[in-house]
Amino acid sequence: MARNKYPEITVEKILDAAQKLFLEKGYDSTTIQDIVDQLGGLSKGAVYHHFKSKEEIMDAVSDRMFSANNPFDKVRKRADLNGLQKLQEAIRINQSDEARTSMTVQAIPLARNPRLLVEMIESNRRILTPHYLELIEEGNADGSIHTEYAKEIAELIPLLTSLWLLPSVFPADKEGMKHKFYFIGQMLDKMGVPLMDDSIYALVDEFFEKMPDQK
Amino acid sequence: MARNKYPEITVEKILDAAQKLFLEKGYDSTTIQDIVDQLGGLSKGAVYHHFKSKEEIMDAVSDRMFSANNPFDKVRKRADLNGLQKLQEAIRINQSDEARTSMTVQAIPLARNPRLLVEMIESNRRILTPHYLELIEEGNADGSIHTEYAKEIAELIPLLTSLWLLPSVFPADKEGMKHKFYFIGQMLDKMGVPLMDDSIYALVDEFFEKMPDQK
DNA sequence: CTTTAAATACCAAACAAATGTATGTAAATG
DNA sequence: CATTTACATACATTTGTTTGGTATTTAAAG
Repeated sequence: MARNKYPEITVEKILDAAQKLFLEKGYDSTTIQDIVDQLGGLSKGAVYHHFKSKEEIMDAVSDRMFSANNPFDKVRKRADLNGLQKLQEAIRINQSDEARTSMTVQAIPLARNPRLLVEMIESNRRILTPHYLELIEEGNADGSIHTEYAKEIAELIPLLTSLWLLPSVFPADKEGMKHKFYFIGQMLDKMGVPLMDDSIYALVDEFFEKMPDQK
Repeated sequence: MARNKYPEITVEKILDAAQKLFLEKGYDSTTIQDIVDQLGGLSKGAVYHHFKSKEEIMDAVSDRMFSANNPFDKVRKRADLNGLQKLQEAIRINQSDEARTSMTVQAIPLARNPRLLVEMIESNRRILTPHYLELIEEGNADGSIHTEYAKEIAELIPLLTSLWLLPSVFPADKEGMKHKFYFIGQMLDKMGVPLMDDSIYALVDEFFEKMPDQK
């Protein structure tokens, strides 16, 4: 078998194996050979045919992890909602999405992989922050939000909800996580962005309740 | 010269060189040989005599960077101050300290070195957060602070002031940095911890004012 | 529809560079 | 004076990357 008809499948297999290993052992201590060994018969040449360096594999892995379909596209054209309501809807969609994909990021030991952690912070800032900013400014314009810190809040929401709420970086049990989330809600409220309403708290509670206890 | 009388000096030289290179080029692309080349005559054997791996050099470097003398020891026994005042004094000391050491962390391209960035987050959480927590709880007890989110705030202050205020991770010019800092102050205020007073704002303003413009 | 040329998916092995080790030696220590 | 220590030098090993080759698919031409 010298040539496969469906190379995309091979690429996926490589990324799956790499992601698993990077998360388990970290980028540095994962060797190309480790990846090859998980591929079932494929060779190192195959890997280097699809990716030109280990670095590039890492980039592809983090792209795939953090460029999940973002909920902002779905709410943007909802003319029936004001800025604040769009924000809330986006949060809701995102939350049920994460619940469905069985808490992708939450359970992951990102602390083991500094590169991935920083990539996550970076991609949040690049991709999510502008969307938050747009909606906050829309809310400021239509009167549903009142803040002079639109930019700051747009940067903080993704930072807090995805880094600060990562139990592998900031250890916390269920109750601790809930308390943190209430803090964020109350804080945003007092800063003029009453983002979290009961339906969101309910979703999040349910989400944390299903979270497995980890040491 | 086969044996040196003062090996500590050699160790320091190694750490200096390693730190410089790690920050310039990142951990991965810094080779042991690169470090050796900056050592003026010393050999690879010397490095491996003092550190048993490149990894261990990295650990030593980050230890040295982030275990700076913390200001909490100095304020703990000040019986004349209540919890809030101790917090404020600690912030003040820390701020003038950073100004004196010519903005160590602020100017550093930590984004280039994910390992160091994560080490920083980690060490902040391990070392600074407990100190903040202690003083916040003291303030809660003596009535100078009123919050049910002591733990959360103790975790957030170092996260925000050292990660979110890092321009190499969250790009911002002078005005942007000031605005962020005002946000933090106001936020803490509304959450029951009126930490930032005029004297602190003045210090911080001055600090940012001296900051070099970096695109 | 068949033939043929080109591109591609992959393998096996060699390469190069970087990390790490073993051994030796002279100065310091006690 | 014996031992430990701070290095140097040469060597071994690991690991990322490159190269050359082969079979299969795809595309073009007949």
